[in-house]
Amino acid sequence: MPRQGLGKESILQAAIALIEEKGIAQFSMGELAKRLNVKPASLYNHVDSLHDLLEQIGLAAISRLTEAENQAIQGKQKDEALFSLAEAYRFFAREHAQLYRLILGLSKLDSQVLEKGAGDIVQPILHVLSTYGLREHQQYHWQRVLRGVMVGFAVHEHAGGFSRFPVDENESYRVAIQCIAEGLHRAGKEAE
Amino acid sequence: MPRQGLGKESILQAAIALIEEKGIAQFSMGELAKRLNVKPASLYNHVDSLHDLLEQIGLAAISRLTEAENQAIQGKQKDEALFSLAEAYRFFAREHAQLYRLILGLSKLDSQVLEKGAGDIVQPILHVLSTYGLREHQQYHWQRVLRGVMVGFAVHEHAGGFSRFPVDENESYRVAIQCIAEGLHRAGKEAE
DNA sequence: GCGAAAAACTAATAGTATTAGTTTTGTATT
DNA sequence: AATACAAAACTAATACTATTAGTTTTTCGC
Repeated sequence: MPRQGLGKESILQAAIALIEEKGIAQFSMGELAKRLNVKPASLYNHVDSLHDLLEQIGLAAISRLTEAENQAIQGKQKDEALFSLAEAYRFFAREHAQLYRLILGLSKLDSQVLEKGAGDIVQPILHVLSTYGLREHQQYHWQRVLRGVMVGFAVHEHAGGFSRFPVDENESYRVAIQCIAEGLHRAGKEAE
Repeated sequence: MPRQGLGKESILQAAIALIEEKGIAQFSMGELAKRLNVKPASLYNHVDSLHDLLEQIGLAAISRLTEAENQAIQGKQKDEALFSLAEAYRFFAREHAQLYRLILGLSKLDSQVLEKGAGDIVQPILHVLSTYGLREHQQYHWQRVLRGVMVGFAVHEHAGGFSRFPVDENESYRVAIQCIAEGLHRAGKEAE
């Protein structure tokens, strides 16, 4: 086995750290190379392209997000699980704003690799919804509703577009999730 | 008055047309200059920077969006207005995908100019909610809830992340808005 | 027709990702 | 321990970005 260099994994870790520190806007192959004490061109021995690298980082970020979600709902059911999931999602989007941005931006980079990520994201949501006893197609609809609300709030908080009114954002989020909870109860009853 | 050239307005219009045709990813000062039969540097006689230009385009896009919304809710009340507004929002996000992308991305470009845009966006939403007879702070909360859902769905449809389940996306959206409608009725009764 | 003001230009800088071709270097084998 | 190989890292180049400074061209008002 010939010489052992950077390695895909160490590059990925360095890239994630760099993005979380300096922000996605400052990220570049040059900056990454600088941090790894290497010339930019050398990175191409381990990575196909920036596009490819961002995709991998995005997948890693999705993995962290879904892990947090799964942990949040462990052993919980219905409303308790629902609020816990929603809280975990929002917390991640806030605490890892740069990684979350990257996840959002990921969509435009096509790729089949993301198919896996998309599946992972949906899983904890479906798990929570499964405790409400909905019919299958209802479960799919409500999965979109819940995901829509969580994404919508996250996007807006990133944009700072929620700060213009004198009411607490946490409370707004609670209202939203409570609204969904009641919708889920109704749908659950109809399915009986 | 000396020689009359491109002018801010014609540049803006050309930029919007170019973005809608070729997509925001292909947009650059060079491409814009090419379309205007001018060298890139010449654009700087009329525009401060790409950043500045994108901001102006974003404001124009917001203006078109809110115009569509206001038209959609004209003469309507409560649920009828609510569904009509939601439909108009989604329609715009779909039909002007590139411009909508730009609006979403606008947030990261700070600027005070956007304050106006943010106000415009909120206005039709508040107008619809005002027909439900909520208390003021409730109205602010529900404004965020509704906006969150609309943004969330739009973002997801852009990402193509909704297509993985065999249920109609239009119906999912209807479920979401209906959920909010019922929440609004409850909140309206509590306020009586 | 003339002067001035602004538009459009040329040329340059600094940044981006990326590729081809060369050199270095670590490791595994003899 | 010396060597050969393979991959890592390098240098140098290309082709894009946005942007600025300085120069030339144009055209409007007089």
